[in-house]
Amino acid sequence: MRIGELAAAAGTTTKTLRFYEEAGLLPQTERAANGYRDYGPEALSRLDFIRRGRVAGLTLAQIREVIDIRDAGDAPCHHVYQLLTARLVDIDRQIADLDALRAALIQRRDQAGEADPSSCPPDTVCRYV
Amino acid sequence: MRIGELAAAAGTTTKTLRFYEEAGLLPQTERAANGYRDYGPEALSRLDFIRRGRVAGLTLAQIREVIDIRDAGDAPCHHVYQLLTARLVDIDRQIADLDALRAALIQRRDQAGEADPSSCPPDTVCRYV
DNA sequence: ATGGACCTTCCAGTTCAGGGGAAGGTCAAC
DNA sequence: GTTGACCTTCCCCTGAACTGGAAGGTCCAT
Repeated sequence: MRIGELAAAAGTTTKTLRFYEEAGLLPQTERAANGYRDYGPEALSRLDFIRRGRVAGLTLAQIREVIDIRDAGDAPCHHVYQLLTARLVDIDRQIADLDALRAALIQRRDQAGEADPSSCPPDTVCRYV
Repeated sequence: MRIGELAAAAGTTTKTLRFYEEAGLLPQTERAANGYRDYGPEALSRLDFIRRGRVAGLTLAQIREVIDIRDAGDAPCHHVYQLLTARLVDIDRQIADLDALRAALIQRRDQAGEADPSSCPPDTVCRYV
């Protein structure tokens, strides 16, 4: 499979695939006699893994860690568990932050919407933010 | 007030203040005879405004829009209302996305945690991500 | 034999909000 | 008179994950 076919099959671009190879997420593949990269079908499942990891909010560096463990011959289950746990802690914090921000913004927005612009004190930019 | 004093009072750095000036968020201030910037106390309230806007999740570009309206002599209430409304729409989407992601991650994580590593199929990197 | 669709490498740029550090001017204290 | 803490401009760097484009090689059909 050439790089363009693989990119199309994975729903990405050739640029991204070369970037992933450079970043160590895709192995350096065989080259055909003309120098073209030649991928086997396992490249597609690896790209699917990368995509799922990205959807889960993992960074490419984290995804690479998992891949490296796998490539070293070990099962990455435990590492994945820890990674996902850390990600969940982070998500919970993000959600709490956004909830608080949302409440604050609603209050400020509604004040700004009801305000008489002529009552706006000129010594500040906007008292509602 | 010199730039270092202002930075300390605002809880930021001189680098940031020069960057804000460059970005049009702080006006080009008076200079003392020696070329040093000389700020009045209104600079501090403007910096507070910028900080509050940042906390509200506005970009520097959006904060600058509000400042420009104010500097043009208009009350920015209406613009602020729209900005905050758009930001709220965005926050609601972010929260919904994170909630969905959280549920999915919990499921995957718990599967990965219970998995027997030896049952890990070697043809994929990790079936739990 | 030539056009277009591929592929290769390499270099540079994008966004966002600053940070690092050089080279030099200024000021107050000791 | 010299240290040390300020200040100035200038240019490049960061991180994340790509994206754009140039210059050139290859393959297939017409």
